[in-house]
Amino acid sequence: MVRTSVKGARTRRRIVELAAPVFNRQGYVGASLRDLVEATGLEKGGIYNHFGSKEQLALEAYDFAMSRVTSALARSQEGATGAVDRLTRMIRAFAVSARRPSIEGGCPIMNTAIEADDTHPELRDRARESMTLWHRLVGRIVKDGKSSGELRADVDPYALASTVTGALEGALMLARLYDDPAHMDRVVDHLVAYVATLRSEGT
Amino acid sequence: MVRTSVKGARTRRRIVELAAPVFNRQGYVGASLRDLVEATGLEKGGIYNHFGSKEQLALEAYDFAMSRVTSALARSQEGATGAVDRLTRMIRAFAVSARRPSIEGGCPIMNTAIEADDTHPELRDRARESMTLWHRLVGRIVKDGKSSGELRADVDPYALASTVTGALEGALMLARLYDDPAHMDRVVDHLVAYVATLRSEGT
DNA sequence: CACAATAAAGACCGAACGGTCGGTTTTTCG
DNA sequence: CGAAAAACCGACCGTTCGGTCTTTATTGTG
Repeated sequence: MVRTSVKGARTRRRIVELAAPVFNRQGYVGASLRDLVEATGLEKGGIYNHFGSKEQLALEAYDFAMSRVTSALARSQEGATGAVDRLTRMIRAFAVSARRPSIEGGCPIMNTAIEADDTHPELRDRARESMTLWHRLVGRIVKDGKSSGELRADVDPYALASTVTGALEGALMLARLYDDPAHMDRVVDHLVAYVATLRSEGT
Repeated sequence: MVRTSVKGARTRRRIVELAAPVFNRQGYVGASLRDLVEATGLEKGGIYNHFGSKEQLALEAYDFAMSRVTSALARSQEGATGAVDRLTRMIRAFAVSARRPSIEGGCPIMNTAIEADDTHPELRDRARESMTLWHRLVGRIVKDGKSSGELRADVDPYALASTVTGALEGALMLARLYDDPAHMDRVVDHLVAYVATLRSEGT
């Protein structure tokens, strides 16, 4: 594989897209090459023509899965008017994944964090980076909201980021564990109400 | 193995206790028989003398790990005075696991929920049952708190259970992902403050 | 259209997997 | 203490693992 043809590039993308839900559902060790062969419709040789190892494919599949989640989160911010509105939209956008997941198998950050934290530093770092991006989004919203005067000056962006992302991830775990999105709905109600309390007096 | 000797029973328990952290760290598929042989100091035959399969051992190891978590939660309730106090103690007790875990590798409920939700119904059911017990504890506290008048009548036990357990599990995931208990501390502050707002006026 | 380059197939590899079993050691108990 | 029972070992089993490589099919290009 020195250069790559049009068809080759297309196949490569298809492999990543079809492997991503398998990894996200079954985990890195739980997804076998057999599973990937079945999911992609290619034989082993066909897959290894495009990827040097299962790990390399897993990493690209993770990035692909995350791009789905991230773009859903980004889309939720379009047309938002202020900090509370932006946070609320973000929360609701993530909550949608309890009913219509961006990628099958739950949140790739959490799945990867839980599987890899003690066992696979490279995957864990990937998950860290994704989560950090999300925390930065919250941080930016808080910063903007404070300088516009919408949010109280004492709102701690780190505390809010940990609280919102932690609660949402935990809620998704519950919703998936019980196969019941009500758990997510309840946590969303709580978070949305809480975020509303962060407004400065009289705005 | 028709009957079982004193030594046999002791060894059996030791296997479960030594296997539990391995399963909790590496997951059910990630923990190989080799890992278990290494952790227990027994050979394969020695292990299979006590357990019919890796799965059976994994299930017992899960139960053992959960008993650690549960008893820590139960101990936190000793000497508690009211609903808010009980909830606060429960939250703080779980938070301790970010620094000094009851069992190595994080919360067995979450680890199992994430790994097994799409792949292993029996393990997933185990996790469901554990989580349900926890939700029942919250429900009981809320019920008692309402009938004593300490808590407002409109406090929804289901909403509170989902919110508290979801947020705590998510926070533990963050703390472990970043190897930084500060994430847990922030969420605990939020939850403790929130729980305090559930009190009836003038109590 | 020819021919070079890339893609895909699938037989094959050694290692590791979960699990079995016959033999040996250790424990138990009359 | 002696015999029966239980515990334990470790060689061995068939299977599957991730990965390689040669061969064949397909594709892009002068």
